[in-house]
Amino acid sequence: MKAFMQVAKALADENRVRILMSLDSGELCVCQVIHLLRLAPSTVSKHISILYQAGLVDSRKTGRWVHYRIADKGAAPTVSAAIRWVRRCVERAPGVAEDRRRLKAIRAMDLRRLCAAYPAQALAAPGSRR
Amino acid sequence: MKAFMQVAKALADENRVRILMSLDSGELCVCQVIHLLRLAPSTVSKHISILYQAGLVDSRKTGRWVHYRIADKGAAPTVSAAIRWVRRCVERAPGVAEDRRRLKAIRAMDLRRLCAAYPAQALAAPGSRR
DNA sequence: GCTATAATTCGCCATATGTCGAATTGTCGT
DNA sequence: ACGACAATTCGACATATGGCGAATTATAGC
Repeated sequence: MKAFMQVAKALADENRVRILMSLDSGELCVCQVIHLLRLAPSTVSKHISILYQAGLVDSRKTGRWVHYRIADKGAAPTVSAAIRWVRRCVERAPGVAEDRRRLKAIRAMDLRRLCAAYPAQALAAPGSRR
Repeated sequence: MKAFMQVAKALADENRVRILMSLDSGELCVCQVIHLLRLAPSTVSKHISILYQAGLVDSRKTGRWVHYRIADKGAAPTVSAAIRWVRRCVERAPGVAEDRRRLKAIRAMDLRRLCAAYPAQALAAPGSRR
């Protein structure tokens, strides 16, 4: 029950769901997620940490970069069932499609240039909200 | 996405999950839930309202009593998938089993006597917390 | 080693959430 | 019609949560 509640609470924030769905198309570096969500690095790190604590994502560290991926295989049944549920529910949502589109561009960019653009707001489109 | 987040947030509270699982064994009157959770009537009403807004429960009014049941059949895919997920994850949790046990006794009681015992604390076991 | 830098942790703030008691609403029995 | 009563709504409060910037940690490259 405790583990389930941890997963449920992790999914109860839209930005965390966006992160999870973004990882569905392959692993991402933290700085890529930062540019996707256009939030402060500390905020994104916190969100990912919550997903990680819940067991929803795994991590892989290479040098200064930390790559996160969805905890699809080998995860607890609670977790993999949750991921399937989220995926089926939101994969067709307009916001998720938009993220997927922007993610394509972000993946194409060089990691070094991406990270150098902190804080994230600097890269936000001129007319973007927030 | 909005609907999904509403469901996810509704599931992000342990008391609401307990309510949902309790309804899994059949519909319940609000006063029965109050005695199960040992929370104030207004609090329980709020929780149920959140579950209702998310589409996770349906209601049936008979006189002064309002009975709630799990929104199993005819619910949106997001909702029924969520219910299946919750059910599979927590049906074996000790706390849920305990609730099921106590629920048996509560169901056996007369509704009139049950409701007369407000506030709920009056019926709380002597050594109970809160 | 020293500097640069990706990520995390920490401290703070604003808002959201869970809880309660009091007041309100709607229905039943007299 | 009127009082009793189940449920809900309202108002207030304490805590939890999401957000940021500053400080910290860990690694790469000189």
